[in-house]
Amino acid sequence: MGRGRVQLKRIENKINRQVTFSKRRSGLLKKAHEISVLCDAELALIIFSTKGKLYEYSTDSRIEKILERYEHYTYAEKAPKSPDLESQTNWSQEYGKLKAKVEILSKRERHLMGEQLESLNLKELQQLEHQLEISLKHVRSRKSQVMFDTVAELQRKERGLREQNKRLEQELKGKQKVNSIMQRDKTVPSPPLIAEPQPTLNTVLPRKGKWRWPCRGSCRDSG
Amino acid sequence: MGRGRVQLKRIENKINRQVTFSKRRSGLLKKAHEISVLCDAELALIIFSTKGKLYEYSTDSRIEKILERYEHYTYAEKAPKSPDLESQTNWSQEYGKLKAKVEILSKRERHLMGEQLESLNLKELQQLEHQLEISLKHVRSRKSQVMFDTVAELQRKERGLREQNKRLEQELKGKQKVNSIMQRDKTVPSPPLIAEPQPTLNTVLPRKGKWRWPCRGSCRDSG
DNA sequence: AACTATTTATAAGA
DNA sequence: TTCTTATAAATAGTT
Repeated sequence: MGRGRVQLKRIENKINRQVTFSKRRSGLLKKAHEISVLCDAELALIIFSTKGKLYEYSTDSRIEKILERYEHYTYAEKAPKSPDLESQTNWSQEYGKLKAKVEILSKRERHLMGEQLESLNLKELQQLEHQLEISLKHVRSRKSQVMFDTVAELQRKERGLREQNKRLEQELKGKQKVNSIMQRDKTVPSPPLIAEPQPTLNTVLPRKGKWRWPCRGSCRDSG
Repeated sequence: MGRGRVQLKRIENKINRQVTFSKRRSGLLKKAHEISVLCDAELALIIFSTKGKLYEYSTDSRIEKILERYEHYTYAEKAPKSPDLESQTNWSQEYGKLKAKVEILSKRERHLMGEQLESLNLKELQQLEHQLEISLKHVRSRKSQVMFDTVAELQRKERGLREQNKRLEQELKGKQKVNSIMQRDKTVPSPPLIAEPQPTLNTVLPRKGKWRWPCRGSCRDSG
């Protein structure tokens, strides 16, 4: 129907397809309605466009009723289908639950970030403040612990390196003695490989006497 | 279409209705198929005749797939999703994504609650501390605002009640005068209903001179 | 089920 | 998107 015969194949032109979809969709919905009224039939029509948009028609106010009837009908005919459908429904429920959980968690996070506080009353604000104070205390305590561990580890490493240096120095001294004996005044003795036990990691370590635990116990907040 | 215009109402003649149903049904199924092919749409059509017989059309080999997609769609608050033909795989993927999101949100919440900090390094701890300080600042600011509003509202109420009290007092005084004139020394005059304009809401209002903004500016934290 | 006069749907164009 | 219009398609009533 229209100005030209139409081939039953996908319309490649995107605009054209979109227009045709819009027109035929309304035509289809109209005809669905007509048959339901004229012939007293019950029907459900679900259409997804290419883009994924949903259009639907249903005799009943709740399309689900017809879908249920359909499932019931097919269940009566084909028993093996049922468990599959049920598990799918379950899945959909699970998805919904999860979605709700995400909502709650997101809201909670925003509150803990100090955002969207308009919805909270005084008592809730008080509780939130208290929670944040506790959090801050724990975080600072943990931070101190981490720094302490880091420092201890570095000090341990430093000790190890110093000892190693000492050993190497001793070893060298011994070698130099042998050398000087073997080569006498034929060569100038080379300088020691490590002249002094250099204090390692000086830039990372705090200077003696100036190290303070960051904010342990009572610190001022930024407010 | 046909030899006469048709009214959109149930066809009373049973035979006629049956025939029309048969014709229009095939027409509807044909059109459903056409739009699906021409416009690359996905659709499901379910028809129950008056007698309860089922006819169906579906783009997919399994009509359930489309019904699932429908359920998923309506559950997901009608948010148009990208077109995914493999609705089952898609669903499982979506579920997985959501699950991952829940994981991240949960972890984040625990951190903001000052828990499970073991997994954070020094820099992350520093950032978290900073965030918590900001949160605390916002929460305290908001709390102050709420308290301020509450106090202002209560003071407004108090003023209103005081004025009302005054008016009532005046009114009573007038009445008592009339009474005492009319009844002379026959009765003892009753005491005034409201002797003094009592300061209302005393327990809720802060005492003068002792009210302080809670923790505005710089407060010590609880650590 | 087939036919056919008409109505209806719609493709193309604006 | 909407409207117009020529034309294809659907179908009501008939055979």
